[in-house]
Amino acid sequence: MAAPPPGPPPGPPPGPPPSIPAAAAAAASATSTSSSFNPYLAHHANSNASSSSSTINDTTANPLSGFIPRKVAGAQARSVLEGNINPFSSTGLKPFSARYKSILEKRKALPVYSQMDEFFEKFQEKQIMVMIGETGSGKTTQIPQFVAYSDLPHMRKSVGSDGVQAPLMIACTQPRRVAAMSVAKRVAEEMDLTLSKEVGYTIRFEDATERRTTFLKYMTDGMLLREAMNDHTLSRYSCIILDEAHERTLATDILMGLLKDVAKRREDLKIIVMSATLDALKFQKYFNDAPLLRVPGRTFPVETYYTPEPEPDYLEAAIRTVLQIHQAEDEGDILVFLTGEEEIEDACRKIKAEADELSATQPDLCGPLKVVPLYSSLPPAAQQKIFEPAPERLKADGPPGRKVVISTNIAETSLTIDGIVYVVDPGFSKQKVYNPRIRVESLLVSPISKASAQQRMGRAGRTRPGKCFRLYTEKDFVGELIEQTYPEILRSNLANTVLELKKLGIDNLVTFDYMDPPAPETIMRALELLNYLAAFDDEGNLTPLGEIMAEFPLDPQLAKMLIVSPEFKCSNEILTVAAMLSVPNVFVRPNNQKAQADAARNVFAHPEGDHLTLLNVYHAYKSNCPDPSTASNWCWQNYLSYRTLQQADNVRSQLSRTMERFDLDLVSTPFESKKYYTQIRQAITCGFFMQVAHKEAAGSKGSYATMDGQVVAPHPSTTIETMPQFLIYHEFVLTTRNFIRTITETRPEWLLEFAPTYYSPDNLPDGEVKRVMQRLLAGNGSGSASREKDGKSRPSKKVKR
DNA sequence: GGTCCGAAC
Repeated sequence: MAAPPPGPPPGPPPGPPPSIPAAAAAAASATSTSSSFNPYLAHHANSNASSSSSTINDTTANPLSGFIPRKVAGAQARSVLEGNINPFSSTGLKPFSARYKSILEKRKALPVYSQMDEFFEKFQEKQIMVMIGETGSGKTTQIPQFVAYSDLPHMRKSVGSDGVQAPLMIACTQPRRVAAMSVAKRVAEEMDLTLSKEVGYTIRFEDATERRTTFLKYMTDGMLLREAMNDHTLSRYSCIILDEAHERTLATDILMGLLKDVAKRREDLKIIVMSATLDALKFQKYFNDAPLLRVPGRTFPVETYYTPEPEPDYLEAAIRTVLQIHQAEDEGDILVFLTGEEEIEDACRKIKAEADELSATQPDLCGPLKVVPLYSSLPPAAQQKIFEPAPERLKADGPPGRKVVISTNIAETSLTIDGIVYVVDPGFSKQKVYNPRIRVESLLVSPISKASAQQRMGRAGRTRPGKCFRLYTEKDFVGELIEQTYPEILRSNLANTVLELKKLGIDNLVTFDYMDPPAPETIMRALELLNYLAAFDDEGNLTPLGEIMAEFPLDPQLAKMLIVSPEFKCSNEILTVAAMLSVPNVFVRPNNQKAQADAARNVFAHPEGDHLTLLNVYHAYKSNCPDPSTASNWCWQNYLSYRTLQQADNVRSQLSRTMERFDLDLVSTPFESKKYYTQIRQAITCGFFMQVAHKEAAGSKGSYATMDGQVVAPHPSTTIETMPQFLIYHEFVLTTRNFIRTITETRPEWLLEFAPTYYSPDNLPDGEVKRVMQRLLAGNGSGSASREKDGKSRPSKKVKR
């Protein structure tokens, strides 16, 4: 998937471009201005061009003359690719540069290039095709270019609702932003075109495309899904290529179902599903027995070793294996897969200590060892360390130095480290699991799949032959590991997905053609939540509120909270809360400075809730960091992550643009007002009334129960001082105990007012909450239920439902 | 009194 490194620097600049014969230019423009391209006229364009003027020099005529869209043969395409004139430039025909030609030589060596003829046959034969291309096949960079030669997207125009004519595009989706960006850059170079002009990319926060000229667009799968919400037939595209489909991200799975459906309504739309695994049959079958093209990869062989007996402690075994490799194996770096940050830091310390000891006591046997941790929350500078070279040998004839990278499965797909020769695979990773019965998503250390084990193994053979040490028995590999990791759609809470599907125009969510249908209970839980939030009516149709909710890149609860916030005169503040809840934890807590870090956090602490603490943090950041040059220092001194706060800022401005798009006012209540924090808590309650925990009457201090009856404790990181009767929680975390994290005080009368159906005693099970609501309805509020700290009555306005 | 696998909008 990763693009090969760019070729040598460009040669001498090309001479001035040849003049483009008027007739050829006219022929090109004649086709490009017609609103629908007529393939049967394409050859006329050609004959006109060559017959109308005898002075035309054939080498400068449009090389695509005579091409009939989707009736292009490999030989035709090759003659242009390997010719002299670039037919894809938006500013007219141009000669190919010397650099183009030098890159072309490398492209011709890619396995996929030699299968061009076969590709064109299969692509043109049916509407949908499946492609299996293993690592190094060149599929991600080459296939979209091949499609361009068949589809001629730059000569076929689609007319937008605003009347603007634009190329009928080719899209290639990627699960990750960096991939979309870097591949687009590479392909622009390969095609001798300008990035963000003819070839571009679209990812969240960045659109490097130009409406009138971009004909090939790399994008994240999530972005294409967003586009589909407002253009159900994806009318701007002639061909959609889903890349890395084997990863089975939520977005890819939804897109596959959607495209299968759209294909029926748009016979002109071509679809290519590209995957790296051998599980082609499943994709072929799902897409109505689509034709298959299989392209070999280009990697080196990797020898695999299993342990003879199961290892009781995989962490200890991994450390032991690394030290053994270091002592016994030839030069070459090591990659170890572990499950999480803490485990990785622990392993790094232990390996470092042992390796230092070894190279000190046996300097003739063991060279220096550099141990590098790798996980996503590491700052970018620390992540860069994985690319540093192995340490030098201590003396000229001594044993070589070695680098060992201890990583989460970020190194399985997202990051490629060159020079890895040895892989240590204990066979575990943290995976998300969802329990719809109690509506809880949690992370669980679980055995990996065979596909994942193969992927890890492959990391050892990217630059030369390697070895893979599996810390489990061959019998377990064959008999115990599942073939493929369960797709995300089977492991997630689908509230957001169900809302998206409705917005995509899918009527029946249960009969939707999923490649792997989620548990009906998961869908029911999502429908139930969306109905309580008033995003769906009782018939399961999207309400006007739901339409708007779907437009926010947020979970439904957060979207609801944000949309109602103007009614509580606190939308500016709720925007901040939503943004802060959408990024990773901002509080930095180094292992050796926990007390200082906690003290720093307490400066921002708000006694009524962690959401309000997050708001304080953001406000402090904004008022103390007007100057970006000092911002990172201020953050560091306050034990806050500068990178995360920048992300929050970015998310916040995106959300505020969406607010403006729907005429939702951005308003605040004066900070001095007693209602300032109260209204914020009320708006939060409107979104999260189903995530409420109430103090157990007979329970010990700090014991709460959720509305589903789960016994939970406030997470120790909370800044809440007293233990109020009712709490909103943002997250349920299942670790050593059941914790609720990021909690804020709410009040029963708010719950009854803003969620009257959910909190109607008729709908509540017998228990403390029901009794509290009954007392409130009888106008006989007692105890803390009737306490009103600000002495004011409830807001006069009722939240729209 | 304890932590976020990874990715995305």
